[in-house]
Amino acid sequence: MKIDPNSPADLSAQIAKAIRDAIVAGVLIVDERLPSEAELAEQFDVSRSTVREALKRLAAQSLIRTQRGASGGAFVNRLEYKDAYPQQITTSTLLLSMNAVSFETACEARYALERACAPLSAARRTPDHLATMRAEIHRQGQPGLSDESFCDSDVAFHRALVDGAGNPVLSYQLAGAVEAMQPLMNMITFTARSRAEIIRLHTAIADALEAHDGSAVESALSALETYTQSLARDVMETRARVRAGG
Amino acid sequence: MKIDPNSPADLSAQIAKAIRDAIVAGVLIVDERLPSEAELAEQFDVSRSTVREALKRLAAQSLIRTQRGASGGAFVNRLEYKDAYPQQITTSTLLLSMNAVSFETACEARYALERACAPLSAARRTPDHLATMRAEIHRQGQPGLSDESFCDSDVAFHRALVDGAGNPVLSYQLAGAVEAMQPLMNMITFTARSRAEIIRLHTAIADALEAHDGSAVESALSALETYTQSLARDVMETRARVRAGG
DNA sequence: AAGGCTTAAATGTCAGACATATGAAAATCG
DNA sequence: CGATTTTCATATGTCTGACATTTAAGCCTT
Repeated sequence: MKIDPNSPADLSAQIAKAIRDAIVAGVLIVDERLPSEAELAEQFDVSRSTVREALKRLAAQSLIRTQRGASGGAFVNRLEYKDAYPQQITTSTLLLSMNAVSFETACEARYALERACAPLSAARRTPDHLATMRAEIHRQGQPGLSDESFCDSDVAFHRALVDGAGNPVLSYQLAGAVEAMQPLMNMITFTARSRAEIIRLHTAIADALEAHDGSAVESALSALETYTQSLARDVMETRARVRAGG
Repeated sequence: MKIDPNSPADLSAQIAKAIRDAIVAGVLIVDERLPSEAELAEQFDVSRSTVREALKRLAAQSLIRTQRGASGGAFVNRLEYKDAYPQQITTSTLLLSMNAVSFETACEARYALERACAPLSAARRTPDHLATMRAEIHRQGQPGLSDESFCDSDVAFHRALVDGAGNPVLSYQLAGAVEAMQPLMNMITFTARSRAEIIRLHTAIADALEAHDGSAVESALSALETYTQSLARDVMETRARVRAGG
């Protein structure tokens, strides 16, 4: 764990990298305590402030946690899915919004990934997953539901579908793709007719899952993708017409 | 952008969260300059050190960049895929290694996601993608190639497959899944015979892509998954036998 | 007008101090 | 002797002030 003393700037980044590499390489194991800030400062021959900035960088990535008081210090964090989820979603959201990713591209990716889960979910979904999906479908049919709540329910529905595959790695990857889409989905105003169509397709998906029919789930997902894309196209065209006309 | 002055500890985390929220919400736009550290310190009524720790947290997430000198400062970063890739890979790698995700689970997720790209890649792959894949297949057949280099080439091959889909969102999501698998893949010793079989399947994939035959790509990927899983099972069994016998 | 010089503003780093939390050891009391 | 309280050492959290370094803009000279 060494840094280059000749590079004058960005010492805290170098120190963070050194410690991060040690964690990734397994030199520092989970729950192991790092030396105290004062000791690290001495080891790297920098001030305590610089060490602290490095530790904050690592804390921002959930790689370490800190405890105050005697026998406190910085400890290597066991990175769990629940810690990584928010980060993944924030990053995905920003990637979409800052890079002008089209609705079409994001939507295509999302449904392609969901279709990847379909056969697994059809084989393994528990009654619990199915019950969640049925409940969300019911919620989506409630009159007076706001567009935002409708989108929330939509996310919950698809999340249950993905979780049904029983593969945490898939669930993690999909969380980013599905939840990051939400701001884009919120652009769409869901009329009563379009809600009914979406609910019809959701029901088809749930039915197919209940019957353990993976390819039927895939077909329904494809139909849902096509329909969602057409809704988005309508919104865009309407906006373009309003801009041109007014 | 406010913080709770009553919470005594973790001021830097609160400040980081306030700024992060402002960026995600679009209050701070790309390339906009944040106030100087001194000004932020005054606004939040904390010391400059605390502000700096908050900024380092944001820098660790690539949300801001800093420039020194006059007219320098902290600027909202345009989060691009190339910045998000390493983070995604590091996180995925640690999630796998720290949560004892089985080879089976990781492998299943990886190939499920790759199959999701197959139809798109079959439709859109350019001659460039195909050329990259053929080149990697050739490299994989070179005698004297180390296991590590073989794995590297494997990653490059699959990456070309995924990129062929022409969807940056998919490429980003897949990068984590594919590259994070590498440490697990490196456990496997590839014999001459297993390399030949893998090359055979890679060739089948490339041929199917060349013919724009999406379902053939999916089939070949499934066969490759089955074969990889069987190789991993052999390694595990051998190890278990050695442990029991010795 | 072009080029070099000065300067101001900003981040990067350091040193030392105090505040606060916390576990462990020491002291006290029943 | 055992339980409880007090004390204390240690570690992080925060503040202050200082200096180093980088960099762009303005000034000045030629």
